[in-house]
Amino acid sequence: MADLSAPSEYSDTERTIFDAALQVFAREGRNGARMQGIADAADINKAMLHYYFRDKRTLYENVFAYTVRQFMASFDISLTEAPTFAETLRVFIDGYVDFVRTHDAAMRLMVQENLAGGTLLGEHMREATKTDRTPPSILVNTIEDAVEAGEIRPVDPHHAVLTVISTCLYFFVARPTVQILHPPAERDWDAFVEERKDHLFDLIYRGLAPRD
Amino acid sequence: MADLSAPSEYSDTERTIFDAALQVFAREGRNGARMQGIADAADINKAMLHYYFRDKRTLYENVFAYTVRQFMASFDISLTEAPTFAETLRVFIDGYVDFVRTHDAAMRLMVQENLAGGTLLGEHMREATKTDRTPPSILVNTIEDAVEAGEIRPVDPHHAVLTVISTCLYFFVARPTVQILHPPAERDWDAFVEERKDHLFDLIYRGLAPRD
DNA sequence: GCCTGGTTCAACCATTTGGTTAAACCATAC
DNA sequence: GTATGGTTTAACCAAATGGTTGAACCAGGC
Repeated sequence: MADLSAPSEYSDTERTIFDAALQVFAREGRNGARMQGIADAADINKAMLHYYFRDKRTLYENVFAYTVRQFMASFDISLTEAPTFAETLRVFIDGYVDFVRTHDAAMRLMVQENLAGGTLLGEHMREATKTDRTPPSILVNTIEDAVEAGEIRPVDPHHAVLTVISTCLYFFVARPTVQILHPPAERDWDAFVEERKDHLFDLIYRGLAPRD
Repeated sequence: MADLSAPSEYSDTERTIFDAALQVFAREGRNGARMQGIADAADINKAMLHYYFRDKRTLYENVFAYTVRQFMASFDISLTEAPTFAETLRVFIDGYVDFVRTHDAAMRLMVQENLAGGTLLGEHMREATKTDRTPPSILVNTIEDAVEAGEIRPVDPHHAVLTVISTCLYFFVARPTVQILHPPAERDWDAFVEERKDHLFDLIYRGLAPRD
């Protein structure tokens, strides 16, 4: 199992800083984030940031490396091979949406890095693949197998996986917009999230069902 | 029809600045963007930015207001009522994906504002709704009508619309990640986009088909 | 020619920001 | 008690950044 919490050898103070930094970087981006802002979020003196994580770049790289590990491992974590593809998909969607809800900031930071050009993505993803050997290709393989077994119609598994990820992830990224355009999501976000799990399973499972 | 290009009364210089600012804000975010960076992207002296757009905040608000107008109008533009729902959906997906491809930076800026908390979203979206009277609810209505006509099974139209938007939009946002994880998308992005239109129509249309 | 107006630029200024430092704090060991 | 070592803090510094300014530039009108 991948190391999913921030590195466990962290002291309390380091964890506090790490968590605050993740939150601020996810919101403001690599360059938009201010060291003072992170210090405030951690309710700690600014000099502590430099005492524990040399400088801004080092702090960001630590937080981002962790984020990539989260992202890479998220597929593996949510995927439990069940007797039928329908069950596997249902469990995956439920698990993945819950994962994103729980690791909201990390997912938003991944998006930030993508928007910023994704220069750090390559090496860190290769790194995470080596350490955890759980690339998203496991999910792709699951779809491939289901196609071969005739459980679903022939589809490009890469597009199918991308579609699942998009639909489970994007509404968290665009949460402010969703809540403005759809008041029920504003009134009770958690209920909206649960509704969405049902909707996504229904739509995607039917969408993948074999031709009649 | 909505005013989709940057305000037409702009001079050449203003347009150059505006376009450069859109690119940089979309990449770096509201606070991450640097005025010098925008000036460089526009190949223009930094003082010009202040000559034409008072200060950073004003520049951002102008660019962002335009972006919201784009986003709000995008649904209307891509939606052409066709004889059957299948055709309407096909045309919408094709049109919307093309729209996002063309207005890539504007869409990424929308995401940036969402990540940053979306404080500006509310007023600007209300503003855009007044001016253009083309909120995304038109799309919601289209789905509702198709449900009532029995062309598709009963689904929550808000979730259905969100699913369509997510799948058409997110892979542009996460393009660097997609290209790392799926080399064909790196080798020929445009071909990948075309593939994706087909995949999305197939999956979503089957997913919405009436129960047998 | 030479005004006149908008436009462009290099140099400059004030504030913010990332980062440093030296002293203070506070456990624990002796 | 006090020496020791890691931890925390306020004050400080240098560079980056947003923003200003006064002069130069360059049309078009006279």
